Amino acid sequence: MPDQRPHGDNAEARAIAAALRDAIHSGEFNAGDKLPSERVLAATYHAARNTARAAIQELIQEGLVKPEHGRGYFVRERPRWMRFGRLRYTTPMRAVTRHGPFGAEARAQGKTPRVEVRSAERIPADADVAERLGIEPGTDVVRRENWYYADEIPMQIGITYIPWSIAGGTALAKAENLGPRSLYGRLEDLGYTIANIREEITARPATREEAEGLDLPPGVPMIHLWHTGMTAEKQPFEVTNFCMRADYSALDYDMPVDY
Amino acid sequence: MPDQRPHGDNAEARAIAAALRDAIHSGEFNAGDKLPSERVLAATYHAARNTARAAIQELIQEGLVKPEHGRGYFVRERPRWMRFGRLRYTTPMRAVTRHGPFGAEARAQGKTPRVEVRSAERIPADADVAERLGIEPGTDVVRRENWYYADEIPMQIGITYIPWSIAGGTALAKAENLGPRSLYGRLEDLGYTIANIREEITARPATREEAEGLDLPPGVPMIHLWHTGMTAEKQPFEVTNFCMRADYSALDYDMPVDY
DNA sequence: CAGTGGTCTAGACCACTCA
DNA sequence: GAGTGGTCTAGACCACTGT
Repeated sequence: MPDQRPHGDNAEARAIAAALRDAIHSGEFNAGDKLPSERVLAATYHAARNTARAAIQELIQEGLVKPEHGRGYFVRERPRWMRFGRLRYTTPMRAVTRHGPFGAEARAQGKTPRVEVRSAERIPADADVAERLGIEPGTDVVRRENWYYADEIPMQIGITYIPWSIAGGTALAKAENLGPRSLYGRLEDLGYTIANIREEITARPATREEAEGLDLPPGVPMIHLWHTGMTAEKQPFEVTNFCMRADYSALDYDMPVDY
Repeated sequence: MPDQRPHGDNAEARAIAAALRDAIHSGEFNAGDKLPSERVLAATYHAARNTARAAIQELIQEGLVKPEHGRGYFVRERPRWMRFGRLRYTTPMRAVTRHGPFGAEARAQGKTPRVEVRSAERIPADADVAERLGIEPGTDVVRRENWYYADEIPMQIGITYIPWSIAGGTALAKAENLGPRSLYGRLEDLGYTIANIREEITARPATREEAEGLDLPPGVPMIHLWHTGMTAEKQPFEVTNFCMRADYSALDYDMPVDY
């Protein structure tokens, strides 16, 4: 039999996906459990393997399920990660920090933070960074790449840029954890206290590289955030490009309208 | 011939996608142009139709291409929409407003705004709304559904909830455009001046319904935003659930860290 | 009517995992 | 080596669009 059937939008695949979604939400499958294989699903629902596969892809896009090549599909754990947009940079938050704002957030959410400094190098600023730092493109900056984990699950990547005129020769230019004082503590020592921020937010599907690094399937939505740290006089001195998986993350801002 | 070939991650589909992407970016195809059909692409690249299709799906996910059933695939226009997170609610912005914050944003970006009030009804608050408004679930609220267009392109959907105790019997409870004074003007008349806001942001793939309403393919990332409007005393009086396509939209916040 | 996207079937080979 | 996901081929019928 070649195909046919009542038809309708993706009806077969959607039905299978819905059944699986229900089974997961009802507790029939718990976090970490293995789902039936594509071939088994196809047989169960009298569908082609392609159709069963399409159904599972839907769940993957929603971040519910994670494929493991050669092993099977597994139900994901879904720790919601909350990023406190303004709060994380406030004075009291900075005071208690050990891993910086991320560490404070993690503790507030009962999770164990770990920050990995992947690299720190001196490079010329590209247009995106230069514009936000208010410097000429090509001017030297320190580029620090950090990976952030909560309970050992990769939550976000942050790439910080600081003008070399500020960070050059300091610990900020070295690829090591900055310890108790963190990035913002160090900057404060240098006379740059964060008093205003600007955050620009977009979202788009994960690239292949992000997917591999953060251990998630390609196509899952990612949140991108350009953070600019500024002094009370609104002089920018630090820019960070954050990248986090959307299905795990939420951003939370509270702020006055006029100030 | 059944299949085989060098293999590699999606190599065939990715190659076709890359070729098309280049052709679009190089100007070989311009906004509005029709791409070669799936069947033509398959023949051109000596691939199966499924594979050509997978390639195009990739471009659709990126928001580069739009399918039209029975007609073909067309290159999208990509107007970037900027949402000014805090600025849009400031006093000066409210003063010049005709279509509310959205109208001000649109004019700032050289676009023509249009707001469509889809409905206004009295309903009991669900948990999400009640929590943010600081009321008991089940308490009556006005639900206003607005659709926002810029140059006639649907940009976002906003569903506003206001306690019935505030909006009952006023123009806010009627399904009509609120005119020059807009929502926030009316609320100010009632003694509720927006002075603080909270915004919670997430992103996830578009549902089927959103996709249809906003004229986009399912699976494209969407930005979701819970906005809460509060008085100077931080009493919440209005909650709006915004939903916008991520490939068109960016959010821009600037704020003081301590206040 | 021919052409296009949307969906589905059936079956192949590859790479990976695990007993 | 059996089983699983990952990718691809080949070809079918549907619904929609245009001529």
